[in-house]
Amino acid sequence: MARPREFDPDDAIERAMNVFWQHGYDGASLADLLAGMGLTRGSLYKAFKDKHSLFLRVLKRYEQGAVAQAVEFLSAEDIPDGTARIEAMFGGIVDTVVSGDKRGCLLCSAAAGPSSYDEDIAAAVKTGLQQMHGGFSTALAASDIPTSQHATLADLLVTQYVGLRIMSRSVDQLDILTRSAEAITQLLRHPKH
Amino acid sequence: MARPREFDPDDAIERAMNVFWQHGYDGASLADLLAGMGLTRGSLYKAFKDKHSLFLRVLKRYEQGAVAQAVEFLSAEDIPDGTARIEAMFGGIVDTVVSGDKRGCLLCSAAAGPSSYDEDIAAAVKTGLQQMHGGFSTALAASDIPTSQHATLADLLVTQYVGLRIMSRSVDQLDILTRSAEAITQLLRHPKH
DNA sequence: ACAGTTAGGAACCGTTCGGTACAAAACACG
DNA sequence: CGTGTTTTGTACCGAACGGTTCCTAACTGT
Repeated sequence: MARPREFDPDDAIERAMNVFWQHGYDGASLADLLAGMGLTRGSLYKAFKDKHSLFLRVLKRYEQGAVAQAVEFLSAEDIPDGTARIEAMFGGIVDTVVSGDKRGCLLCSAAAGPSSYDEDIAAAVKTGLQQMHGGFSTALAASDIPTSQHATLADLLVTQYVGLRIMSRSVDQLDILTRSAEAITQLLRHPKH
Repeated sequence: MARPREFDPDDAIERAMNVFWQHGYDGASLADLLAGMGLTRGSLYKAFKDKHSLFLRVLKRYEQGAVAQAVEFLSAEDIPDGTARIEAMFGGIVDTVVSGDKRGCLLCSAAAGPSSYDEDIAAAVKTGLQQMHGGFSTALAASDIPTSQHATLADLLVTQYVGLRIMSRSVDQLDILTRSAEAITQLLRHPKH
């Protein structure tokens, strides 16, 4: 009943995600969002309540999209060796940066900025990183690395992921990124006894 | 000649550093800075030009303080084994968080936020992380780890440092932090061949 | 004592922030 | 063909932002 909205809410959230991804929560202004989403103030506030609520929905979308995709990749058995999956993933992150995408990771940026003081956002970040942790764990389970080391190794990989993603946003650290990914490879390829 | 200022510029920068450390560059408002530094607008702008310049001086101070201290610790030979120094350092970071200090690292936060788009700030962040890199390298030089692995390992440690510091700002990740530090210990203690 | 110089303080600047109010426009349904 | 309902667009809001101006107070050198 009544007038239908002229935009697809899913598309709008997708566009909003890109804006937040580039500028972070605090860095993205209403004007940035409106321009990026292609709609006006009235429509945004009617459909998404406010900036904070919109960001939470964007975070959820990010989890269901980028994060879930990463977890799926880490769990996919078309690469039988779990360590190879992890290596490929970190390599892919570096490639992303090399090809010019310096947005990093939406969750990691949210964890670093002032927005991390918001408990809703902090909770979303936490669950997102836990999903990543789960992905690394399943990948490690498909490796020849002793099970006793999986727990600590998974945490190291999460931390490494966050560090890599954060540094992706700063310029001219390409050498560090590539060698960090190499180090992960060496680390996983030569398991300790 | 003329009226002397009533505050010590060094102390003021020190206080400003604490404000930026808690809130980040963009998150710290003029009101925050003035309150934290204990002076008024006129004095601040007369002595430090503007917020941006003040932050650059704060970053320099941070390098000469916290960063240099970390590098010194990694280079100090009162702990003969380099790996032990690195382990102690990461352990210290975790302890800092446990004791309630969730400020993380000023450089890392600057690298993550919108301020990273500023080239002056980005440059300062880069040199700071390079200093950390140097610290890790000298520590590795004082270890029994094969020299061929030092380069990549140092980069991994920098990335790990950044990740750890970023996650320090988010709540309730204590388990990940502690186990990440443990993982570093295991990694360094059981060198590969 | 006085002139010169600088710090301190507060009022104020325009801009931008996130958010709201409301009228006009566009549709569904009877 | 209205009538009711919802979206859309715009004008507007108060608050906070970083920054400037300018007057007064406080000191130095002569």
